[in-house]
Amino acid sequence: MATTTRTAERARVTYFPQLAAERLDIALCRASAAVARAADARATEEGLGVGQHLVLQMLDAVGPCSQQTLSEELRIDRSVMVSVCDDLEQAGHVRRERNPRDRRSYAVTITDSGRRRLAEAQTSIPAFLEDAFHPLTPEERGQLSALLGKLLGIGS
Amino acid sequence: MATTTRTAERARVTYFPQLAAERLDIALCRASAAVARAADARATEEGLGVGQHLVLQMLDAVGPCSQQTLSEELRIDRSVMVSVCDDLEQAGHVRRERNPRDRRSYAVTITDSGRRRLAEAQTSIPAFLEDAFHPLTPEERGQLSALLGKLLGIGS
DNA sequence: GGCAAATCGTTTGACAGAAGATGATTTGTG
DNA sequence: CACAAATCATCTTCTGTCAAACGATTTGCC
Repeated sequence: MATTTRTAERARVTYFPQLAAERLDIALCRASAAVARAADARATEEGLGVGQHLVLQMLDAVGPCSQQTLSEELRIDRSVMVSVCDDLEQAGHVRRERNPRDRRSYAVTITDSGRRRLAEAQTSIPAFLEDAFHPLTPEERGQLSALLGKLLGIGS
Repeated sequence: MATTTRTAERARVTYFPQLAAERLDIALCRASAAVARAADARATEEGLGVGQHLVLQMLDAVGPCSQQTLSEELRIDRSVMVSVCDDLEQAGHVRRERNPRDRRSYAVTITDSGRRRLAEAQTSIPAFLEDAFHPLTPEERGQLSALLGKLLGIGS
């Protein structure tokens, strides 16, 4: 059985380079979603999904925001942001108050509980990040971040 | 309205670097899925989805394969491969014959029609690939492919 | 002030992809 | 040969994402 797997593995390495580079970019981008998905699943298991983590980070860094701003900055759909904030609010990590200057929007604010949870996450996260990205050296991870960021129009 | 969008755009560029790099990798991987999704949507509009294109490319390059092999190589789930092959078969681009040596599996074979379609795609595709990846130089695209490939354990 | 258009948060529905179960067939072992 | 385990394609179910529509509110324009 191990041999079977290894055969498939070898074939995989053999075939791929033969595919024209034309579509390889897209196939890889698509496949990289699997990395994000796996990491997200594991993070959710540990009680703080990637989306929630990003929201807490941003609130901690820049102060109260509307859900609109959060979803634009973090590239999370508005309708998804609703449940992300629902969960965070239910866990007591954020408060939702109507913005008095524009009562259409909320002012989402991180709580002390949220800050503590964020601090916890900062210690527990690196381990499985290391796991998810272990094929790459730290330098390569930086390059990857930079390239994807540029592709998405983020940062200078 | 244009100004609003531009403001949001500026904010986006402003906020992101403030987020710790911790989770940025994952956020970017997740976001890159959107690039793949958009490209796939557009390719599907033109009548040949990315999955279908990859299958035709691989069949053309390495000859008849089982769906199992195709899905392993191309990182497309088996259950998804079913409908990809269904569509290609219905369009007459591939044939499915039972493999006489192992009648559990199909021998999926590209047809002349499939080869013609593939040739067409090779000319119509580059335009919107260019569009999807235009923020990157050709060299950077190569780096991105290489990094994602390494992350996913493909090649070398 | 008053009306049209835009915005924010939310809900709903459509749809793709992933996981798990199933049936047919093959392989391995006694 | 017979039976257990593995494999291939398929089907069903579940989850996550996106688009469109809605009520509440604000903004722009007269």
